[in-house]
Amino acid sequence: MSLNDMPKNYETAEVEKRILQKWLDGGWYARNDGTGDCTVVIPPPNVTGMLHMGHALDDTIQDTFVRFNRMRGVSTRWILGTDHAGIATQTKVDKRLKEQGIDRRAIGREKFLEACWDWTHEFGGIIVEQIKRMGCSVDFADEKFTMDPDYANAVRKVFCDWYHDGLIYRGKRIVNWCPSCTTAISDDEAEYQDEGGHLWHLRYPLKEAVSGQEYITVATTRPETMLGDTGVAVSPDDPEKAAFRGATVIRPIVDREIPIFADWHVDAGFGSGFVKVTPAHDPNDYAMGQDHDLPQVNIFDEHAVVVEGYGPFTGMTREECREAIIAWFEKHDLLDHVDDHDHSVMHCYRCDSSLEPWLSEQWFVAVDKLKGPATDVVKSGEVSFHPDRWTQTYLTWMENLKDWCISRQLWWGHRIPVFYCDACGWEDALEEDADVCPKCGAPLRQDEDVLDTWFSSQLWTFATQGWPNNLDEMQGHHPTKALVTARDIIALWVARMVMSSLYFTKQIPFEDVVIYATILAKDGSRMSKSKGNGVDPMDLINMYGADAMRFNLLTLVTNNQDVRFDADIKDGALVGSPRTEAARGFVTKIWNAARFVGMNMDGYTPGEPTIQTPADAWILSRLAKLSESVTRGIEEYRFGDVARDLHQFFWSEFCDWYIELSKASLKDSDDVRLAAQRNLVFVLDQALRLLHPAMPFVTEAIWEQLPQQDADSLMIAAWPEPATLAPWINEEAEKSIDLTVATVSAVRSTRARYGLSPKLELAVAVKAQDAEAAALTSQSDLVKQLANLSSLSIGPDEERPAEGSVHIEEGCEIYCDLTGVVDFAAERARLEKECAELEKERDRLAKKLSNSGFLEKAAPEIIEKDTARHAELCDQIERVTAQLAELV
RNA sequence: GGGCGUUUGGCGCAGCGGGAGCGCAACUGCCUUACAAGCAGUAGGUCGCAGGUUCAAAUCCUGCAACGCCCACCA
Repeated sequence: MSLNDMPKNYETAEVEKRILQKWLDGGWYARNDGTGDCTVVIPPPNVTGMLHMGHALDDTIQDTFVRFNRMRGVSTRWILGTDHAGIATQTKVDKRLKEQGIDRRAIGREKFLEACWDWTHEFGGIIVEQIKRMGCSVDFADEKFTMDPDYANAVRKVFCDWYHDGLIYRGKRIVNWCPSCTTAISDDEAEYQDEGGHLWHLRYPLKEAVSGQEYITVATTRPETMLGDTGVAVSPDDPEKAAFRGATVIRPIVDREIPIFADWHVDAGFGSGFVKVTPAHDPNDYAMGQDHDLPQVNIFDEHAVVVEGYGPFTGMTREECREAIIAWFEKHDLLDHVDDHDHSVMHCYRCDSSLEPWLSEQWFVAVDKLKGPATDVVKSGEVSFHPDRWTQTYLTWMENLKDWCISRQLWWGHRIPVFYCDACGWEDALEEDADVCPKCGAPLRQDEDVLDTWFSSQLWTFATQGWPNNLDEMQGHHPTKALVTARDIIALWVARMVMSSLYFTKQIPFEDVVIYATILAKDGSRMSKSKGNGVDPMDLINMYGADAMRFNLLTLVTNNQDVRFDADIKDGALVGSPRTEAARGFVTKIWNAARFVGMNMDGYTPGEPTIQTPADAWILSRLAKLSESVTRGIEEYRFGDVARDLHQFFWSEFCDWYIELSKASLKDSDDVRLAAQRNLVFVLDQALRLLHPAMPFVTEAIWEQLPQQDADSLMIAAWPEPATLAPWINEEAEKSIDLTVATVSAVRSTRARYGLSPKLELAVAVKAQDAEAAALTSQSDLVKQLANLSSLSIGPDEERPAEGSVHIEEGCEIYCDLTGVVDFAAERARLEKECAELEKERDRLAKKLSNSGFLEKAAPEIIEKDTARHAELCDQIERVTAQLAELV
């Protein structure tokens, strides 16, 4: 096949499939040797995942960046991998087993892990296949997984090093406990939900009356936790409560004497001013308990069921217990009153259960030594965020960072490599498993918990590149170039990568962090499965093709932090996306432009572009400027600008004007024709290269049909470098074509206004001075062709026909002879309107130019420009007025 | 409570100190031998509101409003 027998329709499904195979077979997705380095790691999607719009945008940005760098001859590799996603996967496997009537506790840890691996192998490949279909040029041959043996070793070394360096410790803490997943959930993973609740006012009897009062009233949203109360607090700034400090109350139900004390946590104005303190079930109460030496009484087990020792309440769930407690207080006339009270409750981001603050043994990373360096590299700009405003998000988070709870009570994940000897109390973190105690020889027991998923993914930039056993592999490829990710994991992931990378590799993990906008549904709400308003990128690809989806996504990359995606969804299925459809129109336009070139290749022989018309000089000049703006735009991650520039050039300049202008040359003598062919092929070729990172499939499909190629694939062909093309820049030529465009547009506008058929030939005269006249005369035949003119005369002495329309442009006046075809009242009205607009602008400028402040303070070039513009306007108004005077 | 973002023609967005733009939709005329998934043309906005800085403000500052996001807290 070649350009001249391209099929009329561009069939995305068929072509994309073929081209994808070509790229995979070609082996060009692997690292290429080059100058400089552009290593990029893909944010590892969950192994259970399906591609969503966030991934589609993320991966499109990365691929555009990576393909651009590869074409420039930069050493490039895009590393692929998936994340084992502890809680997410375990939850899904759990659910699946439950459907089969299997309880994970019944089959035990090993069998359950087998089920997890089965799941991983079954679903892990889906998202990888989807990434392929998007055209992403990742290194599929070397896929990573956060549970690979090598990766697991790296995780284990990190744990052991930090353990031995004193950065990892074990402690009792209040953690957010999910009673359903039976695991701790980090603060960052918990989600607040506002709920309508109540504030119960409970009476606690005083041991001895204070100021004649027999009891105090505490206010609580969680009466069930009163079983674990070990104190009552008042505000230190509350004079009314001062007398109660040091008094003792008898806690009802399980009689127990507990003290009243003052603590700054208490807000005197809220509730009753008395706060019941439950150190084992509330973070603030825990802190108060620490300060006032209160006992920590844990009343719930791991499923949030009341433990032994509480009589009838034992065995109750939180909800049951709450009702029972309230009933008890009511019965004993100790329920003072109940207020409505909205508050937010933490929920598990996986299973949505309400979380229980729970006191337990957990592992922590001490962040004091890590946060300083991680702050410095961002402040200094070594690591920079795009857009810049995310720098502050990162720094603020880093500043407020608390120790990181890394243990999770799950089975699926990296098991904590700490071993205990129950016989002699020996304990250590080991890089290799051990069975017996090195001290006393008794059997060892390994910690049951696994690590937070982010603990392993924080190593992503270097554990995927041979660290720690094969440091040569990283050489020259770490730090990575860019990390493209969503803003909601700046803290969870980006910050932790910086901390761990600095600690273990002494390098930053990446130079640039690119934060893309969150894609919202059409109505501005978040896309979510439960709402059924999510768009599946695969549906978009099936409907419009991968290139169209990619191009549309790139146009959305601006400074914005949210973008609305215009897709219509009906009953969960994609109906259409106007913008993606428009992008497909652009793909088709590119295809058809190539077909046009192909249809005019008779007699073509290869050769360099040559300038034989101002149009040639013009398009080459525009091309040179395009390469400049696209190159700089991609380097600066301004993909929206890049997409707009490409569209503007290809459609409005190359197709609308250059191809049209070239038609005459193609019908000319053999020499002229050949030069035109060579120029068309050259510009098309260069444009395809510039378009390729954004729209890889269609550009490759066309490029491989070009008469000659300098590479086996467009994806490894040379990038049109701005410096190479710069000599083509030609301001004179651009001006000349601007004049041509103005003339043709003037005639078309006249036709449209008076309803004249394009088939009706018109006689046109253009009054222009020497330089302009010469420039336009050289395009005379083309103008006649494009505007369908019977005659075109150009010169300084041309005059408007008695019955003719006038267009006043900078540097020329265009007259169409309309003798006998037009109502001149309309032409007069139009000119009057135009004159009024010109006068308005002239007056505004005149006012500005007579302002002494402006003349004194404005930049000279601005004054010069405005003065010139003013003179031009005066001239135009004079000419329009003169024409009006003659139109009687 | 703290922070961030958005507010520009019917819709989606760009511009972010010196002449209000783009795409889609609308309207008019064209099946002009690459493309009707097309071509040509027309219309439509006092750039959220109120102040301020400046010779000059959609663009910078302050305040306000609406919408959205993040963080913290809520006995």
